[in-house]
Amino acid sequence: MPKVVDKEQKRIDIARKTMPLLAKYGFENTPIRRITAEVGMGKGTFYDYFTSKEDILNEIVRLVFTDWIEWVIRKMGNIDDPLEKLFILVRDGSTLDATFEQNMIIYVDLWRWSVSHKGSNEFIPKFRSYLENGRNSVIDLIKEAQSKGLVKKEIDAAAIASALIAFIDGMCLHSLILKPEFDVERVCRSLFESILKGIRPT
Amino acid sequence: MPKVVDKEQKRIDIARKTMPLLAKYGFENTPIRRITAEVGMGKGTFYDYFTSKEDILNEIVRLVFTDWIEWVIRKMGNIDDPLEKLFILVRDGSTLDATFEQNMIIYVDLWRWSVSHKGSNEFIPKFRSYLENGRNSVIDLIKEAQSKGLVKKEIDAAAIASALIAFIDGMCLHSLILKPEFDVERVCRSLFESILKGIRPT
Amino acid sequence: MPKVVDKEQKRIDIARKTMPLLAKYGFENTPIRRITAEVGMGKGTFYDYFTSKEDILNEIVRLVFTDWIEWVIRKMGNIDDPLEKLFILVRDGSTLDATFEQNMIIYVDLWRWSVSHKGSNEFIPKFRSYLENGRNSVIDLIKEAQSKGLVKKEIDAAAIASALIAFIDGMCLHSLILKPEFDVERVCRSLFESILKGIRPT
Amino acid sequence: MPKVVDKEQKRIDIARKTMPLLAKYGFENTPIRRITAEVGMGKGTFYDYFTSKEDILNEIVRLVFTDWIEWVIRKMGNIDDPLEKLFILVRDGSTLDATFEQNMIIYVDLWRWSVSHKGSNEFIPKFRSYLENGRNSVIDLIKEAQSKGLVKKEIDAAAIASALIAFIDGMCLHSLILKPEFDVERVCRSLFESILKGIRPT
DNA sequence: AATGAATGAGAATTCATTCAT
DNA sequence: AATGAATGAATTCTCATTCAT
Repeated sequence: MPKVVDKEQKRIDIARKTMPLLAKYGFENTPIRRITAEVGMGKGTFYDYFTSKEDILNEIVRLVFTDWIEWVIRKMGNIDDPLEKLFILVRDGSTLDATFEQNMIIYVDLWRWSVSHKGSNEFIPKFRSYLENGRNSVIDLIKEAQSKGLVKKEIDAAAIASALIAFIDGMCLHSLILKPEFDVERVCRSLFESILKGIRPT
Repeated sequence: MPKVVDKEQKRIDIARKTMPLLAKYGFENTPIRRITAEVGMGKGTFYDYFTSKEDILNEIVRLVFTDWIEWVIRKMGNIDDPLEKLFILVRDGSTLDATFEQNMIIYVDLWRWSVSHKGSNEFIPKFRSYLENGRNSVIDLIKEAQSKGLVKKEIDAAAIASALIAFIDGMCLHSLILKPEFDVERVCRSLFESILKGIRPT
Repeated sequence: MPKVVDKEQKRIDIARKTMPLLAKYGFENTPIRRITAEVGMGKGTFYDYFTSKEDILNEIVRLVFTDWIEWVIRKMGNIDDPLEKLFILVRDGSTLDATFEQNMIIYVDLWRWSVSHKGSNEFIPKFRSYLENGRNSVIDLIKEAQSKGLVKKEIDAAAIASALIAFIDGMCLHSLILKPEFDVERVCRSLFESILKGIRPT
Repeated sequence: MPKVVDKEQKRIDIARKTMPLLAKYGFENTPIRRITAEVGMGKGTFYDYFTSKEDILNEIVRLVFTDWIEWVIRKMGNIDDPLEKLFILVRDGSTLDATFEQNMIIYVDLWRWSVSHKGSNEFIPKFRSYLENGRNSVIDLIKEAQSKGLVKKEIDAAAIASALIAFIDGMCLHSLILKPEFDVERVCRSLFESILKGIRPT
């Protein structure tokens, strides 16, 4: 079924080229016309690949998540120490490069959009599972650290994982408002050190 | 003589009645017509109180901030211990009651909207100063704790303050997605204890 | 009936203050609000003096005509020679001072407005009678010149009068477009001399 | 492939069908809805051919001028004598047939509109150049007559040309008000003869 | 008599979507 | 499969007019 593969690939291409527009103007302020102009195709053709304007969000949500996972793998692939991994995750996860910033804005855009359509949309569950996956990875890291004796056994790994994930998202949010005066590195390092010295066995 | 109307008070009344709509549908998806229907007035009357649709956001941003400050004062008014104050702030600041949840959604809505209109809007500076004020209050609390010997002198109060503020906002964001399964109390307590034991003098 | 006199005077005051607005923005683009703001009274009060927005035009048409007549009398009051009077009329009638320019624009505005409402308005007859009066005065001047032997008996005074009146209005129209490069004096003088002496070689 | 449409041709078609509406109601009183209803198309389609309501005026101004030029060429194409040409121009240029009357009203409408928007619109220059072109043609005719010995050398051709053009516009204006009682032919003939021979007794 | 608060019809414009080609 | 012409519902905003005070 080569045709089907082509269709799916083109869906992705279109979505990928749409993402900067979404970050710049927001979903509601990005007319189909602008998307198809950006892609270089006719307005009507959009509907050969997506059932509606909304449909493209399914592809984009997937890409945002894919980018994030790929990013995590790239960042932490060749590090062994679980605590170092954790720190890299917190620090770099809070530091917005161009793509990351774009995706963060899209993420909030989708989030906002989803909250409005509560009950009748499929994105909230996706967000939930994305957060869940991220949280589980962090839990694993903490537990690994615990099993290696780097972190106290009685620490509530799940709760700390949630806290770190929340912290990262909060940092990203604030970075976009406060940037570039916001010293992300310093804040992350301070928090991490404070936490570290508390959860380390004495 | 015509009916005497307190214009500023009516601006506030309209804005207050508009806030639930903004939380439910988002600013871009709330037509003037819906606002005026909610308030119970004619469509044209809106423009006797606001210069444009956008203008109502000035009032609403102010209300969101005012609500928050009032809420903080109410929560922490009769507590003395700075560390307890801090914990209350983090925990209750992360716990969404009905009004707080509504305001949080509006806040994210405006945040998203402002990021898109970067360069030509007046809300980002307001957000910035709001974050700044919050951060300064937290810094004061930490320094008070330091001067009382409850927290190590060498702790970077400013950085930790930023971290806590970011954490709170991240928690609110996640609460909206994960609620009601999300155990905010447990996460906050775990984080706080971890940090406490780290920043406490040994 | 002193009250009635007051009302009429205030109608005139309002109309007089409205005229610059009409010249600047046009009748259709001058909201009642702008008129009453200019006059310094409440919006509703307008309707105590005029039955509708349109009603103020009756007053204004009258003022435009009154101004014109007064202007003619002032210009030609102390001149005796009918041909000189005629020349003064043509030249100065084609030369727009500030008030005259304003009234000319209003005149065209009303003219345009009247043409649109053909059949259901009372202004066209007023314009007609105004033109008729002007034309009659010019006819009288030409006939006076004829009786004094300054102009050939066989000249069609009525037709020439119409021509001069039309010429004056055309000049005003063009002045507004071409001004200030348009040398009104030179054009009027050339035409007048040509009419007097003829342009054919003798 | 979608229906192929000659966009420029359709712009002209729409503009041509809009002209009677403009003559009847004026530009400001002709909603897009009335235009599209007249043309027989959907309201939104208008904006596929014009960037704004104002944009259609560009097409219409062009048509008004084009009509006029075509009309002049038709009238004077096969006449040789420059003075006869001039007389035809003055007389027929002052005589309104249906199309001409319509265009004249539109011309005044746009004139009024342009005067109000002075400084921010592109029509005044167009009017200027149109008048300039007309004037230059008349100057050429007068000079031709001079070189053929039909008109005195010392006559100021440029000034007389301006005068005739102004006269024509003034006549059109008055025709619209006075018609049908207005004997345009008689007025033009009288003026023209007077100019030729002079009105002073010899 | 004077006011300005309130109204809603109506304006220009945008845009997701359909469909003939 | 691809296109863009066509549509009309929906949006923001204006304004003449009314009317309670």
